[in-house]
Amino acid sequence: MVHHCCNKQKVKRGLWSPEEDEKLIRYITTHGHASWSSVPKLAGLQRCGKSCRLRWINYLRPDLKRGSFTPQEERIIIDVHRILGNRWAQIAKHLPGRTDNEVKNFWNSCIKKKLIAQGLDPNTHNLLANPIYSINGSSNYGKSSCKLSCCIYDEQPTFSSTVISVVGNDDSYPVDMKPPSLITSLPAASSVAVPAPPDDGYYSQSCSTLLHEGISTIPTCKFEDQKRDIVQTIREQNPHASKESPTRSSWESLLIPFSSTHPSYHQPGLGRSDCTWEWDGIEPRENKAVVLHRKQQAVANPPEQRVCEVEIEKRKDYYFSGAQDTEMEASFESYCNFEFDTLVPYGI
DNA sequence: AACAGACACAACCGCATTGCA
DNA sequence: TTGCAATGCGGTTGTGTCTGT
Repeated sequence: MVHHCCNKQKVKRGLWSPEEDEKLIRYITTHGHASWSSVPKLAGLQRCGKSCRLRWINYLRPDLKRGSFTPQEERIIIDVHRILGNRWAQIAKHLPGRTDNEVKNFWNSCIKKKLIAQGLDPNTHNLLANPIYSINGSSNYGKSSCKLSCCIYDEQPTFSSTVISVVGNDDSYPVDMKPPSLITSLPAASSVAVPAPPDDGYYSQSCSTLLHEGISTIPTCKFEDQKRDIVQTIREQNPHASKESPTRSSWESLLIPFSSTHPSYHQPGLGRSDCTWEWDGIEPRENKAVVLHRKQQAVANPPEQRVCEVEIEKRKDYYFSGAQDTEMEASFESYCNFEFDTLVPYGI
């Protein structure tokens, strides 16, 4: 068999035998794998180096965790995937003992179906189906199950730059597994906003720094609303775009100025000077005030009344017209009673 | 018991990236 | 700067097992 990757040598393919595994383990544990291309020959295997590497990484490595994925691991996969997309290797880095292949298989065979069954697009984590799906915050603000806000969904992913944010008050949920949070209406002391951007209204210092460092995931963006324009970070829905290292211009295209005349400006969580985004890569950062706020909410709202705040923002002003509001409210009501826990995959 | 379909998981393939001469 | 080999990654395919008929 001629193989494309290893000098046209004869190589075996297919499943590995226990004898082959043993040879590979013995060689790697003794000599390491400085050069995978030389491993097969030195280990006495009729395999290509690529195959040896894969077998070691995905199956023979001693630090691999065996067995089914735990609910916690599943939670992490979903949360990280929501941010990074199909970047399995990156996702696997947050699951010690798990491989990218394993995560990928688990996603395709299990999680994907769960999300679809819950009416969520596994690629975008947005709701499937309806061309316009929305929540109007002004009429729902104050309801125990949905305090916030303005949620519009469009089936055209190329145009629906969105932010999905969640605030859960379930303290049984480990902090490091919590999804990105939008903290609203906190006391001023809780704000951790950085100084206003020196050169323009769109960049916080931390954003610019991370961009400069080439951070490929969504950076921490903290805004101080000294100006009248409110800035939001938007994660581009295009999965291809998400793979690229962000440039200043690409991030600029994701930052949308909010006008104070915008209907959402006066709604909680949107366009508020006391609204602080916490989106630190894939692990949301929480300060003490936030944790305290969460605990206070937990007292006010028993766990079974978990508050999930979901916000999907869309830039087309068209949808913010009064006529659309009516439609938005109606469509929200039809979902409100049951979809929040599935809209944000807390309890899968 | 035999078969088909579903499923999970291992492995392969092709392309992108990286490192080096 | 360029070309090449090695490596890494994600999509896809192959294969064994399970389950229902």
